[in-house]
Amino acid sequence: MTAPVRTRFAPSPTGFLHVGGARTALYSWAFARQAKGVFILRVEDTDLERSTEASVQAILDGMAWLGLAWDEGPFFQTHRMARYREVIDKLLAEGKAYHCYASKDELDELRRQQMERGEKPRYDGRWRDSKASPPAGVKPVVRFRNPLEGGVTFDDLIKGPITVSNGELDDFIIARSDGSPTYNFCVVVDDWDMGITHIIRGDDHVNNTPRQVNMLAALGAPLPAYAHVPMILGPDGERLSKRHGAVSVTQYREEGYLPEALLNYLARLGWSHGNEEVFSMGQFTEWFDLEHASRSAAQFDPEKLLWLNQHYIKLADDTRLAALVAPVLAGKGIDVATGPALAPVVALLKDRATTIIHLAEAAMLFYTEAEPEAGLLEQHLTAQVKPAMRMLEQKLRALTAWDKDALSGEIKAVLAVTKLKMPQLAMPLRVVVAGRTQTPSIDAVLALLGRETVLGRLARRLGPE
RNA sequence: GUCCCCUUCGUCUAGAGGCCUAGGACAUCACCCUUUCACGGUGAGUACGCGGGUUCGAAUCCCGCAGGGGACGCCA
Repeated sequence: MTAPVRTRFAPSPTGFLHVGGARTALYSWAFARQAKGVFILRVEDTDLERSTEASVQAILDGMAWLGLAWDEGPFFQTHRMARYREVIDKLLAEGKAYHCYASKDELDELRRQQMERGEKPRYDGRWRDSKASPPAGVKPVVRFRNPLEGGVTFDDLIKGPITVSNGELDDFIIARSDGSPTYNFCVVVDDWDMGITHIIRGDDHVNNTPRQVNMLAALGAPLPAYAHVPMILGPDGERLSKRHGAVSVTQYREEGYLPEALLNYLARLGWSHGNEEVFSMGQFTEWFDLEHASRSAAQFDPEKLLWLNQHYIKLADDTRLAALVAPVLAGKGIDVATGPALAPVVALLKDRATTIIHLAEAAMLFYTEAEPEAGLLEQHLTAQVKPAMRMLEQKLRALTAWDKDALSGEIKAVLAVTKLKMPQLAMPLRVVVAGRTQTPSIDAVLALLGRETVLGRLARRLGPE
């Protein structure tokens, strides 16, 4: 029996949960779920300058909205300082780490010179074995004594074997001059302490992995498996940024996306199961495998996300959609109580909505009388159809059973008498009653709007005889 | 600059030497359905970065090249 799978998602709270992070979390989560393992949430907040409480909350909110539940945590690195200190002291005592007194200016100058010479900038190890006495008044950093010879090879579960020569690695800082531990060190200790078996993370960490592998070895810790997920690019192929519109998960919620749509989209972006395009998270956790994760970066396609969102809206329960639409309408100052129940309204409209916002906008016609756009009335309510409209108005006034079939019957009766074609009557009807030309089947709209509203709007737009 | 990684339709991808005159999905266009708009249906166009090998046979294996990305911090 192999060790139980333990994965983690380890964001740093310096902003919102963006789609790239969400996808990494999703893959990590699915991997653990499938293996009946444990998914851990860890907040990497060692950068006190940039970490904020609001970001922590935003990340938690994003995870919750997506339904990515963690089994352990959230753990905070800032709560584990004593442990890091302990490990640093041990490394120091064993000679696996050492104090370095080089100043920032000194290091900047070193980097500059190396770049000039066309070399890869790296610490030159000037304090590694130095017998010189420490300069007075300088607080040293602690550096890890990286092996000089050989190299590191790890078998990335997505990218395959990756080899880096130790000559490319320098003695990286594990504790700042104020004593606080740095990222590359904390990650290693945490992953070790938390028993992480599979590290699934962003591809920008590939270069950190050899350092971490060396550190793990120095600590005598077991080596986890690594899987580096490629990054997500904007629709233009550039690195994803605010400029591309929505990048944060919560923003998608605000823009009227359903979590299952975003999840499905993100799952399929950079991973495949044959030709499957639409699937539930249940299916995803069943099918997910790292072998079919893409090795190259993927461009985010808002159009395809929209398509999936529309698909899931069509499938969604009417009551659920109504609950999502209601606050949007309320935000527009609309009191839903003044019109028909929201659920049947949403049921009628959901086939043609790509987002909850659009759905709400479409629903507005049932609760407020919109002024038709300039020219629309003139264009559709011509002298030729006006008598037909009046005839219909009379028939509707006399109508006793106000339902779709009865309304349809009256409309057809008018058509029979006036010899008009359906669109010739339906379009002006739409404009008069809904203020627009695009609505669902007009008889269904009239039925839902109700007698009072329809008759009222007809009377106002048609005017006196 | 140095190191690491990547490269199939516009986009996401299927593809593990013959099943590939390269499949699916989004987008685009056309047609059908139709009470407008959608939904739905049918169909079309569009891709293996380039050059060398290996092999009877290569999108698939190897080597170069080109292009793209990432990393190089007392950030994570």
